[in-house]
Amino acid sequence: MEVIVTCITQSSEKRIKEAARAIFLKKGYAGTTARDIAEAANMNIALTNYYFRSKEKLFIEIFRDLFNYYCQNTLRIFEKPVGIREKLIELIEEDFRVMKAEPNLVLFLMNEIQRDSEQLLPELSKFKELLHGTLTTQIKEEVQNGRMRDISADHLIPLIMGSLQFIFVGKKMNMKLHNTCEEEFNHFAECHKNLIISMITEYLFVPETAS
Amino acid sequence: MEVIVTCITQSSEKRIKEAARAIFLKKGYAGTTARDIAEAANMNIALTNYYFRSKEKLFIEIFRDLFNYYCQNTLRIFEKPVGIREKLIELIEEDFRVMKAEPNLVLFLMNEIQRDSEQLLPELSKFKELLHGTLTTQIKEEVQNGRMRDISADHLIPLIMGSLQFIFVGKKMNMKLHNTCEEEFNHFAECHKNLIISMITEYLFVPETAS
DNA sequence: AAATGGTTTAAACATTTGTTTAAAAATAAC
DNA sequence: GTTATTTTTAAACAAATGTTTAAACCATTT
Repeated sequence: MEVIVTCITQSSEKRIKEAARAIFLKKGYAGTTARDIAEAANMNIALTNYYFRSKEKLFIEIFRDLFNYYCQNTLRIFEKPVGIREKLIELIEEDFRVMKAEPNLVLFLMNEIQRDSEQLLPELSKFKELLHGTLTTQIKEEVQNGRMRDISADHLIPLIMGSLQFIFVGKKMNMKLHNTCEEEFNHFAECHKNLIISMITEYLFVPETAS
Repeated sequence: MEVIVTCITQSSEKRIKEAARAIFLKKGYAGTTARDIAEAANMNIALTNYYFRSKEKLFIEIFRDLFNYYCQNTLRIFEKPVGIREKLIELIEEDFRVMKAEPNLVLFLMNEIQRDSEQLLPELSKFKELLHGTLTTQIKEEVQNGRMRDISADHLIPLIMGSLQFIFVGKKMNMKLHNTCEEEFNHFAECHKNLIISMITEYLFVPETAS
């Protein structure tokens, strides 16, 4: 009996959460009203507070979900047992897939972190130590053995992520500027991704073969 | 970017506008209340509407100022009569100066454009034609004459701007992650800027001398 | 059929929001 | 010095905000 009840409740709860996620991603915390969420979920205004107690608690839950999803997805590739060149390319390709599926994600995350980092990023120590895991060691090794240009992970990671993600941070701007539709933008972004792969690898592995 | 100076002797209109600019840059349009602005400017709540008619009109005025300042500053360098290599470096250096003085600028602009691009970017045609001016021609020439790797201005510009600006878009995130203070962040950003200059020039001008 | 307990609803709640008003104060013009 | 004009003020306004209430609803159990 508990199972059935839980299923029914999760249905409404989940609908609200998913509607809220879509709107928060688009409009941010301050730009979203409780009635926006209720309307998008096609539910009564009181249900948000019934299930999540407050708009803020719902937001924090959604933010954490998105932030953890993105971090874990990235760290998973950091830890993969593959060569550095292959890993960096995979990092870019995976990041591109995520950005394509959720173009507002990075702008949303950066904006909310800037607004209230104390509340939203209370504990990064676990993430920090994972960051200094396999990939960082791998880079140090490659640099030491002269197979890669001298660079630290602290600079390489934002260099890679930044150049790719920025295209999506400025998506609206880019589309307005070049008068492009969604499809044309995706083509542009794909070209840009390939350019970044080319630039990063050729810069980092300059003495290597151009295979 | 002019440093915000709250001078007692300044006119009320200007004091309100400067206070509003600082708060809008920090909290965005939706996150800023009329009372926030009045309090920061140390003025009566009614004066914002007395001088600017509405919060929205004040915001649009400030947004346009910031957007035009940034664009014109960038385009000024686009048009400079110097070699391509020198010009790209100067572009990065100048962008870095602006970002350092106003770290929230790009996150603010991108966010508000994403929120309401129709209202905020009604007319980009003038900017568009300027964009296809000296720099674009210059790049085409260099590419054609084999002095530069094959790349279009449409990709090169966001590649350069993006990788640099992203550091500031993610400033809070970066500072939280590495437990750094303002000063340490500025040092990190400066290193990153130099890395970008190195990467961009070495990638673009690979067959040339490293002078 | 009555009772139980979780779910949903319409309505209301107190605040906060952007904005306006009308009078006071300060400044300028005569 | 008196009158006009502009600037500033405290107070109020309606609308929007997040949240709560209390009753209705509905499936399940007794």
